[in-house]
This record gives sequence, structure tokens and C-alpha cells, in this order.
Amino acid sequence: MRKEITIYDLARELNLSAATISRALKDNPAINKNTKKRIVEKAEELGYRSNNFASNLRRQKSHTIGVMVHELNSNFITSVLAGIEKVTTVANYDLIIGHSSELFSKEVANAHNLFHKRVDGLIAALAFDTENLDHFEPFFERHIPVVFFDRVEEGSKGTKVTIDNYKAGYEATQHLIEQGCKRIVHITSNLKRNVYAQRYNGYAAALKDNNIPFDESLLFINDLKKESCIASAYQIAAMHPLPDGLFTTNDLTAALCIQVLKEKGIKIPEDIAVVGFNNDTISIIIEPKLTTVNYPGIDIGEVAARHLVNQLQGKNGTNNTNSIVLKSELIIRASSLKKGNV
Amino acid sequence: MRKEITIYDLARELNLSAATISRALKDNPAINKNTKKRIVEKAEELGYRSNNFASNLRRQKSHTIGVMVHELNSNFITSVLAGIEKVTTVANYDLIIGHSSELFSKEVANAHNLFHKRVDGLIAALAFDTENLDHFEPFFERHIPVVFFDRVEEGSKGTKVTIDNYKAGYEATQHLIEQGCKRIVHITSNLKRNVYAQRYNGYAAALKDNNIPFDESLLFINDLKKESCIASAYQIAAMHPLPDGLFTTNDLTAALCIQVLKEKGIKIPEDIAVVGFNNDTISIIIEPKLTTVNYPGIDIGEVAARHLVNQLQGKNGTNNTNSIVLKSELIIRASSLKKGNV
DNA sequence: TTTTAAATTGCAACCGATTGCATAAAAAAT
DNA sequence: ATTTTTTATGCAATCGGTTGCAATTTAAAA
Repeated sequence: MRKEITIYDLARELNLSAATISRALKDNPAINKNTKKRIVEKAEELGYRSNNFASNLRRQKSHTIGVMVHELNSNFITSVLAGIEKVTTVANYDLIIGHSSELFSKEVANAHNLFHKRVDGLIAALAFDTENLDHFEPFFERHIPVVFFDRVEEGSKGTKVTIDNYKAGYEATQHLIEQGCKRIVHITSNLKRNVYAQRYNGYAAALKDNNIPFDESLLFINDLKKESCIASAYQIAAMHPLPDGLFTTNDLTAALCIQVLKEKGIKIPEDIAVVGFNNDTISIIIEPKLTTVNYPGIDIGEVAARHLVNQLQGKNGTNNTNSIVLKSELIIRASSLKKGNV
Repeated sequence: MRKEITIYDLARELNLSAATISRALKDNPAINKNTKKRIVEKAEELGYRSNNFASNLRRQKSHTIGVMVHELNSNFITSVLAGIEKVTTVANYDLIIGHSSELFSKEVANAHNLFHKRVDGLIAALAFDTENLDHFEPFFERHIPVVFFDRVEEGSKGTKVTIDNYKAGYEATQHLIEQGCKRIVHITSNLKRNVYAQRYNGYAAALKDNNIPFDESLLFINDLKKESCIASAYQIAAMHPLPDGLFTTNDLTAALCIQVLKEKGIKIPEDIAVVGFNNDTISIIIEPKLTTVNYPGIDIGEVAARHLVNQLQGKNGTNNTNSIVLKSELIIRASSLKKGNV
């Protein structure tokens, strides 16, 4: 077990003070160029590695950003993480990732934990049924910047990075209507959660604008788990008259429905045209390939991280940005094209 | 900005020494029960949170485990992470996750980074083309325990947690042979990587045991990226005579191949029976549903983490375990059942 | 009652890097 | 040659817990 080298060891070896070593390694302009070079070389030679704990303790900064997500196993989330990483790596921040498995209680625990770890800032997507943001208060109180993305709470403190879910929902529905659909099912989840509420609002608005009366029996709200989606699919297959369109709030739900419906002899898209949401990998695996909304995870992550880092570095001229909305777009594939339209 | 409470504040308030506070909060048996209670209550009241940096600095421990993976966006990896988390949460270790995007250079950078962060231990799956383990030497030198999983290097230092890839490959191939396949394609990747090599060896052995000559033109080696797999699929579709079986080293490859082959009018499984590997979600989305090898990510993660934690806590009686092999199993679904067999 | 042992608590020195302020040395200005 | 600036380095306190050892108090044993 080799002993750890500290700046004091370097100081002794080079007949300098620890202060000088510290400054030199931080490239402080007060230190002579030659001295700096000697120090850096000696540090290299002895295999010095600086001690973050000492540094963090002294500077009262962790140089760490906390990330809270509701789920890891999702194309969208991993893209977001990749985007965040891209930015934070360059800015030299560490990441601690906590995921709540969609449980409010775990989200609270994660928030406490990250607070305790003294992250310098936070990037978070709320859990499924999170309504109350009390667990973020400690951050707000201490002016630790928080950036929410995707799952956000309207009117909360902190910055929010989202897409226009209302518009996305509207366009998806409008597209189905243009394909001739009149009875469009919408499968979604807890309408208290912004993303689902807004997509639903977009859906409802598109119906209204096309003079299609809203039919409550066509609205399915479940927890989006595999079994629930399959159950919903069976219900849909058994409806009279059969719906002719289906807009789901994520791609897995759409894929599972397509499977069940096909099993029941229902033709996609001829009998029921389908649109999903997210543009996950399965959207091109499922047969027919799925029309869906491209939700640019990488961009979301990059923007959120960039915003946070700027704030931490005081580079945010007007740091009062409270909401950033990114573009999303409908990707049209076979699952929704009723009549050979392109 | 509220001021941070320290043990010294608590000490002053309660007329005790900082040493006593520290011990009480660590539930040290030397401290009187009542005193302990008073301290804990006061800490609660003032909103005390201990400073990890100070603690880590003094104890020369980070209480953090580093995790290195080749990719985040994979069902298997996220399951492994879930398994790791399950164990480390209870044992009260933090995680730092680094992923290499399958790049050796990034893996090296991650190793350096985690070393610099002074993780107490490491759990790692190697990148695609990692051959040389020099970047782990600093850990070995300082006796920082390292547990490899899935992608490992035979004969390296550190513990290895894997499944029997040879057996899995053998069984998959044997199954195809039992379905009547005689010309079985195997799509895999870099045979220097243990997992691919062993699956391939199992494949070759099963052929041999059934007196089927190995045909090099049936072996496809690519980088497993989407485009490469699709390209391979086109090649397969164009072969004369057509192969009658396909064993791929992951599920996405199998799914992409099935898509292409179906497009070309080739029937699955009647013309070509298919077996994948991993049991990802897409294996039940693709039509027909995919026969595959269930690779228990959660278990792998749990076992790896448990082993590491035990080692860190000195609970490993004989800490010379060098290899742990978990069970995997073939899950038979429609994609490989040639003739109504169940 | 005295002695001995056990239970509590405090003292003070760490851990290693950072930084305001002082000092010394070298260069420039007078 | 002397004073003023500039440049380079060191001093020493600080960040907040931890822990070996000593000291004090209390309980048990003699």
C-alpha cells in the first residue's frame, strides 16, 4: 500500500511552501512560470493526486451536480443523461444520479440524500405522482440552483426545461384526424402530472377544433405498467363500435396495444391508426413501425445542464429564466397511415 | 442563506465537547443514552447535516463505490445497476457511475477519474475492445477491491461475476439444431471479448457434437451497431442456400434481422429460426416473439455489489474468490419453434 | 470506608488543500 | 543610490469530523 502524496510532500521535496504548491497546481498567475513547471513535473513524478475532500471542505463546494430521475431504464432518460454528461464533463462537474422508480417516497429520500451530499446544483424530473415540492425547499432556501426537466410542476421555483406537450398532443391528434379517424382513444396517466395533462389538453383541443365531440369512454388512464397497458388494449379491442385511432403517451404502451390488437385480428393502421410518444427504439421494431413524437432527450439534457452550469459559474446574465421550451416533432411512420398516404 | 450547523454549534448549545457530539451521532456505545438522545434531538431541531468531506478527509475513506459500464442504454445494464443499488443503498455506500460508450479511451479516463475520486471499491464491465488492464493497476496497487462483471478479462486480478457464456451459446445452438436447423448463422462481435468468444465456442461445440461442419461463411462478426446488423441481415437474406437458423449475441440484433428477413419474404421461424441473447423488452415486442437467453442482470449486480461490500467490510472470510458464475437459461418463444413443437 | 473497575466525557492533534495578509526579492522609476 | 512597484513566496488560520489517550465521575467490589 503506497503512501498517498500530498502537497506537503511536494513542498518538502522542492523546498517550497504548501501554499505555493497549491497555487501552482491551480495555475495561479502569482506563481513563477519555472516554479510552476518544476512543481507540475514533480507532482507527476511522485504520482500526486489532489484530495477532493480537503479541497471541498475548505472551499465549501462539492463540485458535484445531483440528478434525480424517475427511471433509468428508458431511452429518453438515458439520452437526457448523455446530454447532461456531455456538458458537465467539460465543465468538470461530477454527477450523482438518483432514481426514484416512480415512487414519491424514494424521490424524497433522494432529495434528502443529495442535499446531504451537498451538491452544488440539481437537475430533476419528478416522479409519477409527485405533487408537493417540499423536499426541494432546502435547496431553494440555500439558493442551490435547481433545474427541472420533462416532469415539472407548473409555477414552482427553479428553472424548467420541457417541450410543448400541448402542441405535441395536438399535432398527434390532428394527424390522426387527417387520416380519417373519428373515434380516437387516448391512453395516458395521472392527469395531475404536467406532461400527461398537457398532452391530453392538446388531444382534447384538436378534437374540438375539428368538431369531434369528446367521448369520455375513449380516455384511458392507467399507471402505464405493462400489465395495465395490455389490459387497456383488451378493453379497446372489445369496444363497439371499434375506435379507429389510438394516441398513447409513450411508445411501449403503443407497442403493447398493437400486439394485442393484432392478435385480436384488428388491422393496424387500417382499422386503428396508432401514434405513440418518445421515439424509443421499439418504435421501429414494432410492426408496423410506429408514428411517434420525437422527444429530443440529448438536447433536453444539454440545455438543462448548460443552464445549471452557467448559473453555478455566475455566467447567467439574467438568471431569471424560468422556463425553456424545446422543439419536438411528429415522426410519421406506417402505424398511422390509413390510406397509402405518404 | 442559512448558516450551516456543525458539531461545534451543537456542542456549544448543549455544553458538551465536539468529540461527544461526534460519537453520539455515530451511535458510539461509550456515550450515555440520555446524552445521546439530547444530542440527536438538538441536531434534528437545528437542522444539522454532517459534512462528508470533513469525515472522509479524516477517515481516508470515501464511502463511495465506482461503477464502470460500457453503455447505459441497455436493459441488461440498467438491471445490473438496479441490483448494485439495492445492495449499496442498504450498506450505505454512494455510487459514481461512469460509462465508456464502448470506447477504450473513455474507459481509461473513467478509471483515472474514479481513482482520483478515491472510490473505496470498483465494479466494472469492460468496453468492447479493452484488452489491456493497465488502467486498473492503480487500484490493484493500493488494494482497492475491483469486481468485474459480464465483460471480463480472463486471468486478470480482481473478482469476476459472469454467467456461463459457453453453456448458454451451446444450449442456444443445440436448441436450434433440435428444431431441425442445419445451417445456423451466428452474428457476434469481437472474438477477443470473453462474452462473444465463449458464446461462439459454445456454438461451435454444439455444431461439432451434432456432426455439423463449421462453415465460416455463416459466422458474422460486426460492431453490433444498428446499421451493421441490418447490413448483416441483408447479406443473410441473399445467401444461397438460405440458412435455416440464426443465433445472435443480443436481442436488438435478432430483432433487426427478423425485420429485414420478413421484409424479404422470409418466414420466421419456418424458413429461419432465430435465437437472441439477453431477454430485453424488445424480445417480446418483435413478431414473432423472440427465443432468447435470460441474462439475470439484477442478480449479477446484486452478487457483484454484495461481494464488494463484504470485502470492504472485511466480512469475506476467504477473500480469494476469483470467479463467480451465475445461472442463465434459454427462454423458448415462437421465433425458434419450427414445427408447432412446444 | 477504601479500593478498583466501569462508564462518560473532554483534550488536542490530526486529515490536506485553500487563501488573506505579510514579507522578501527583484525590477523599475526617480 | 534611493524609493517605489511589481513579482514571487511563505505564514498561519481555517474548513468540520474523528479518535487515541487522559481525566473525571459513578458504580461496584472489597
